[in-house]
Amino acid sequence: MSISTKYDPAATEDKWYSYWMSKNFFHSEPDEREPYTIVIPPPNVTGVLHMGHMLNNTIQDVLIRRARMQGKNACWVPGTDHASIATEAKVVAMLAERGISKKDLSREEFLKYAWEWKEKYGGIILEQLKKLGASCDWERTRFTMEDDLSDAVIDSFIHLYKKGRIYRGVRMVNWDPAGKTAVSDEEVIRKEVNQKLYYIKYTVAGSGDFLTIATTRPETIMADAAICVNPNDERYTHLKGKTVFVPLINREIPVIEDDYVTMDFGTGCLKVTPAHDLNDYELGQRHKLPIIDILNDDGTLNELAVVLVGEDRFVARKKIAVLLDEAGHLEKVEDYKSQVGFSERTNAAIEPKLSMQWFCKMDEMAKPALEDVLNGDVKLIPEKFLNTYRHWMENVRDWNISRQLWWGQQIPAWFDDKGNWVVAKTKEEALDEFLKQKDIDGVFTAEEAAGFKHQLAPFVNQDPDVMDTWFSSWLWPISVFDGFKDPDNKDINYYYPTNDLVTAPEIMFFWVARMIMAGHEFRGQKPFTNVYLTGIVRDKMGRKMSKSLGNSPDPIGLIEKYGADGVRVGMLLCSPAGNDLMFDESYCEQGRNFANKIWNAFRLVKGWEVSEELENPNQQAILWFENRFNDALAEIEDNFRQYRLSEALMTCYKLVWDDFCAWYLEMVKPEYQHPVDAETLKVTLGYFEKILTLLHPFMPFLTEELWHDELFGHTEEMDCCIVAAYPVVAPADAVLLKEVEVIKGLVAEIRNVRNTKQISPKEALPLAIKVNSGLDYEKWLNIVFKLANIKEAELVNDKIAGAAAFMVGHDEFFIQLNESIDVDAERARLNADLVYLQGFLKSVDAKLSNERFVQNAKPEIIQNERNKKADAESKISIIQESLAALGA
RNA sequence: GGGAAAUUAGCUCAGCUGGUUCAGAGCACCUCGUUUACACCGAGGGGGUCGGGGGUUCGAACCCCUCAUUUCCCACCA
Repeated sequence: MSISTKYDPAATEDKWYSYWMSKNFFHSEPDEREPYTIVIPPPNVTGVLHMGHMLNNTIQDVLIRRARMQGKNACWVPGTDHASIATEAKVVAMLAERGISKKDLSREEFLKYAWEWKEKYGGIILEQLKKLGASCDWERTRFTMEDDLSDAVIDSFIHLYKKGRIYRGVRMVNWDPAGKTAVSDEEVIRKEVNQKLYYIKYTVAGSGDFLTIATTRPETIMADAAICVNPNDERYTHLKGKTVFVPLINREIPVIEDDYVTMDFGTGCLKVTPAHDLNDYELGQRHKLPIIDILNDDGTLNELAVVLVGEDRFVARKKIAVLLDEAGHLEKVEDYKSQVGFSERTNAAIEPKLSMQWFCKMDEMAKPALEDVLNGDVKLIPEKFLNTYRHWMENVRDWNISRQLWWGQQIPAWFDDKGNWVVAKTKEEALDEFLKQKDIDGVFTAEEAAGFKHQLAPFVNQDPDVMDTWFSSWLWPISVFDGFKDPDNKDINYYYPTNDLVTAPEIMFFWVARMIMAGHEFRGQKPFTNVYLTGIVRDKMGRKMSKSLGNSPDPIGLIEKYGADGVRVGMLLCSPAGNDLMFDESYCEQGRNFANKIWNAFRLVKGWEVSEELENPNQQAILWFENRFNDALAEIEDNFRQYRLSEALMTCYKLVWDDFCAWYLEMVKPEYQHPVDAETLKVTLGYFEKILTLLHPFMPFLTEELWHDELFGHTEEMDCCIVAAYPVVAPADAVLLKEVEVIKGLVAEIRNVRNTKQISPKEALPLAIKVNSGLDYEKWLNIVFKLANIKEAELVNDKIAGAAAFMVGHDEFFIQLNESIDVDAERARLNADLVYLQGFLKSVDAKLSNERFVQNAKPEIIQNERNKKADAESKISIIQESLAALGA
């Protein structure tokens, strides 16, 4: 036989992936079959595959492949997200390396670079998904910034604006000084940071007194608009109506009073800096304080700061402490821990900043989205996320959708030179809108109107901001099927709503919730039925995998090392639904070993010689495995129904490794250098085929490779495992299965006798059976002979003295050995069993003699206890007899 | 500060409405085995007071209370 003893993934994976592609197996078109649709969570266009993607896409591929084999019209739509801030940050960094600064470029020039970058790196992650085996319909690949999808974004913006859901306003936003843009609350990650609490003395006007405030941000004192104390704070009543001087710059500011200030924190005096703190802003609004913004967009101090102009805020913080100290205004510095927000994308410390932004009202849209989930129209899996979801949806806040970036869909708002603005898709339409504003009564002649527009045109400019990336991804399930461009096309009517969405819980709010809102808003219908929330991939130590920690293995490296099938199995083995998974390479190793096991099981069958003359001696084994398979399949189906992919895989794993390889194949395989009968070979190949189809969703490459071995006769070019029929559940004979468990127990006991008595497996042993249970051992003896190397068996009515003895169930077995048995050891063993059983019996008896138990428990439970009692009593008497026979 | 979840074998986890001999699986571990598919293997084996304490019940890994630990989410205390 020329097949290698090891399965070689490298030799098969690319071959079959290309084959599948060439036969168009991944492609879907609407037809009369039931659709099964998944839209991929689009990865960042310039991203590279990480372990989270691996898990997420393995799950999607398992689901889609299984549906395909079940005869559904399976459609997995792939694509990428333009990821405005992440991509723009990368492009800026790339340009910086080439000595180009973004501010020296026009918008058009910058976008040209960005598109080039996207063209160059945009395909990488999708190519990586192919290595994993992802069976996406690549003909349907979409990108959130391609023309049609951008149009959808613009149109939906205008739609919402007209509905009054989009407005513009000055708000305190989370400013990312590195990305120089606002980011949403969800993009801010709060971390506890060791800081210093600076106690700073302000001189009170008209006296030599000081008051002391405590702050973590001394560099913002130049933006102070007031000092605030609690009106009930008796320590400070004398300050009422006074003013103080800001140190270093000696600007005079009032002392105000507000309940907001907690008396027991710091000194009870709060510096109020409306431009740089959300609370202070609100405080400032209440007390009509001026807003002094001393920071530039990049986080450096501007002229309004007067001192340290041009310094970065963190440098300024250190320097100002020195200046204050020198000027005698620094009382003390304490260590202090507090929460600081960081940008998810650039990791820069977030700066609260006042700016004009666009917002989308969420409360109305949240209602149907919450309802869908509460009434089960959209199922969250696992359910534990329901609480979090509800809490968020009930407290939803308006969504800041504008970003001060260039890479993205530009906001369709147009300004004239006087600050008037309109919302329109094109400049032409914008001019029409301006005209409407001017000519309210519609009295302009066509000529006047044209003249007006002509005059205004040079002064009208589009809002430079772009929209939040999520403002395009929330449309994804609709826009990938062109549901905006052509709301009644056959694709969207057929595929929408989609079936399953597989994503990380981290983006449940950014994305999942908003897609449900968009589904209702733009199509009056939910976008998907099931949301499978995967865990977060962590390392062995429970840390989240991240670039900075360097604890994330390279997925492609793993695939090269263990094979795509091995990695897929490895990912799923350690990912119970909804729990975070502690990833470790050893799981991939297990996956690889499993692939190899299957490979070698096939090698065994492949090596069989057939003899047409032989009778089939394996009827019982064949009958058993048929039932065992059906039994396991029912369990697998149930696992899938509950989205317990990990358990479904484990059930397959045990079916194949234990039942098929360790038991079935050992039962039916011919003796060394003997041929096999034709029927056994045929049936075994049939089982093998069923196993391949069962495993295909998990291990597509290996199964496809074996499927095409000539032994199976799949010669038609479209006859592939990827489209083979998935097994269908059939009833299993529970009695038969139980009987075989006894036989397996018997075999294990005989092997155990060998093991403990150091008898070689090669030495055939005689077996005597004393049947107490009524089980018909006769029909299973062949199997026992083969698996336990028994040479003869006889049914006896009496115990055989001096033989090695054991029990399986109620039946007794004896093996006569050449050497005499160790009577003491035997007695000890029996005694231990006896003690256990007597204890057990006692507890059962206690239950049965407890009247309240007999009164309260369900009848079947009581009957069960009676059975247990009879069972134990019978076993006890057998053991006692055995002990007597030993001459106790 | 508020809310949610979790805690079962060395590790990762099952254990559905409390009741089958219910304390389980996979991996890891130990012993033996160069047996003619596979050492990426085979045979056999050990291992847990189900986080602590209390309660309800005839009966608790499962229900209730409490404490401890961990994780996550939300929140404007300088």
